[in-house]
Amino acid sequence: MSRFGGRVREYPAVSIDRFDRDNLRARAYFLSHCHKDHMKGLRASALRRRMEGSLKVKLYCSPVTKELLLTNWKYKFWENHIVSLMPTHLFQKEDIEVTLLPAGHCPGSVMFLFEGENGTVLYTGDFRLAKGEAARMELLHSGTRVKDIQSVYLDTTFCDPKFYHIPSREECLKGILELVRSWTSLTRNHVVWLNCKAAYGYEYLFINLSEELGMKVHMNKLDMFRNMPEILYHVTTDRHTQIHACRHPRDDECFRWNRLPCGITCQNGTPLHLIIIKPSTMWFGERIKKTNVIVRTGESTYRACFSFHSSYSEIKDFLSYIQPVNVYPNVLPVGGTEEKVMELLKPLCRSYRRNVEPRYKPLGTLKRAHKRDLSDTDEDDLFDSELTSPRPKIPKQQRGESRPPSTARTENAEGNNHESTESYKMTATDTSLRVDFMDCEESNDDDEDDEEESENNTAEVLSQEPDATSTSNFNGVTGDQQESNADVPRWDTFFKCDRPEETSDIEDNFPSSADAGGSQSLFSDSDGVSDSTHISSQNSSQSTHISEQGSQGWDSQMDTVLITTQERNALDNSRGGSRTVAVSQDTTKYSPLDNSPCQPLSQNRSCAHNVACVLKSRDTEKDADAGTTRVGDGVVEVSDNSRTPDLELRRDSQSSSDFEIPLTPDAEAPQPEKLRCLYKKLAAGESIVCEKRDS
DNA sequence: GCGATCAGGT
DNA sequence: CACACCTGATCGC
Repeated sequence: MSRFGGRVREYPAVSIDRFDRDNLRARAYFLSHCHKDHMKGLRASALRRRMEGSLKVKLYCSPVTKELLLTNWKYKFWENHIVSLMPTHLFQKEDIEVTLLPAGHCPGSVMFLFEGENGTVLYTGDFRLAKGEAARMELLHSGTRVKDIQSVYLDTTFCDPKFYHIPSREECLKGILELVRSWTSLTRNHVVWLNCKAAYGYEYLFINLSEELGMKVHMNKLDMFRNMPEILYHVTTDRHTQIHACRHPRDDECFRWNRLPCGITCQNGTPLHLIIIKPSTMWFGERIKKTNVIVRTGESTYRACFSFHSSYSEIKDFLSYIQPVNVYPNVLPVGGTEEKVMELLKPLCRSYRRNVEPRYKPLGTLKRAHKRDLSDTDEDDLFDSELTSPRPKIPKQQRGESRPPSTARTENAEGNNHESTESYKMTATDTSLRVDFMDCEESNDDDEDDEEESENNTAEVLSQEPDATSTSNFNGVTGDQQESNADVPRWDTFFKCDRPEETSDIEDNFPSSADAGGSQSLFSDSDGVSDSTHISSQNSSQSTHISEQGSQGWDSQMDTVLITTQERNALDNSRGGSRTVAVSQDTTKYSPLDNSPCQPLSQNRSCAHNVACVLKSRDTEKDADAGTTRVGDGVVEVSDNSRTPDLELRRDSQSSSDFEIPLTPDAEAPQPEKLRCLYKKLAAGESIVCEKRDS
């Protein structure tokens, strides 16, 4: 839960995700997403009075967040004070430009990037981004480089090594899908209840199940989705469906005698056969033994892996790509302390990594303005010593060197996926759903249990060599990988500081962990793809059998993932879409999933083709600002998240990798020889042509 | 009566 | 384990 106080040190005149106390005096408000713990004070009468007496003070959020917020009558009074597009020139004196970035947490969730005279500040809100996704966000980049970010206010919910790995969305979806499929295909009276916490964030799961299984998901209310067709299409208030996500104040009691929260117990006179699936976070320590995403917890109850927040390794990947000067945790992880979190995060920040003496001085005025009761972080330390004047730019060559493109393997080992799909078996003739789920309670434990764990582990797991896993996980990210990769060619041995700009950019922007060799990133079909709108939750199930494919290369996914000609056409069409809309259009239909897990890709659909995308944007320049909104001259450029949706386009133009963009190059670790060859080519300025793999 | 806060539950 | 959220008790205005 967020304990962010509402204000960032650099721009104390704006309040984000907190609306009480000192925040009542803010000159602008920002809401990252529509979860209650980020809305504290948002309906308080004090703030309401202030808003009603002011024409200037506004609340800025994504269009989807606005829609969800205003669905609740308690927040209706905000209606005329919400700007669902991002303004620049917020204030006359302080010139702050704000950019929305997809956060992948729930529909409408965004991160806010503030750029102004006190430096660039990224507030992540809550987020879940897979490895490498930051590298694919065009809006985090300036030209071809990641922006020079002073401070990151970070979602540290799972910032603890014990949450090292959380199965990807795709894996989780797949597991849930297969379980639901197996059960609901028995008879029409076999129904599933998804025991979801009352919160936005499961929509892409519903959509996926509905699409794959051809049955809509029952919910209590749909009005919040009334302008979100791609969700609305897959949910229903008709109780006669086999998938339920409805709720009841005491829904746990409903399950005696197969009663659903919505009240039904039978269909056509036949009693229902009910299973309960409870989405909940499962995590695995660094030395992964198994990644079952489904655990049977009782006769007819299951727990399914599901996380709205990035795992520790995902946080590390994100932060080490951003490399801010400062980082401030928004959340205290379970059982963790501020100091502990900072110990983990600081090594990922720039000053630490570069051994640069922090020669910056606090800004006295800000210091005075900063109230002590904003108890979000250890201000004594951070604020005084680290609030810095704009630091000198670091040459990109330096920054890039810690990220050699292809040395990494991710920990998302093929064995895990394989195991997760194999770990349960069902026999359609057996209505008790004989499932051979493996209990994975202990796999959530820390590393110290590993030995014991592996003894108890009877399932077949393609476990990795622990050492290899642990040392290779952050290769290419931390810059500390020399030992473990001594035999892998390093980019900088081929290319020195005087290398041409273009090639250096390639390195700089390589996804830090998705750098699966040249082929996927250099996939030649990426031209213009980054312009298109779309999302992708829908296809995740068609996706990538990470373990079954020989490679995680994008190209090979394109071959195996179900993208039909029709879909390709749709994809092509979608490229032509305009980026610019008028302010007044924000009332119609939204693309909630643009902000949902998949959205990162919609902003950079070519994320998977990162390099090509980067080069392209470099050529055109226009892409650099694409998601930034400017208000004041009547025309507003909007980020992708407010585009008018096109259901079919969206669905079709997605590839499965949108959930978890190719973050498992480990399926086929880059061969040193191949790398060497690639580097040589790049260094020589030769173009790299992507070859399709025949897997 | 309302809202904030906390404890306790799912 | 966790999250996000609800309910109910208590307190202050």
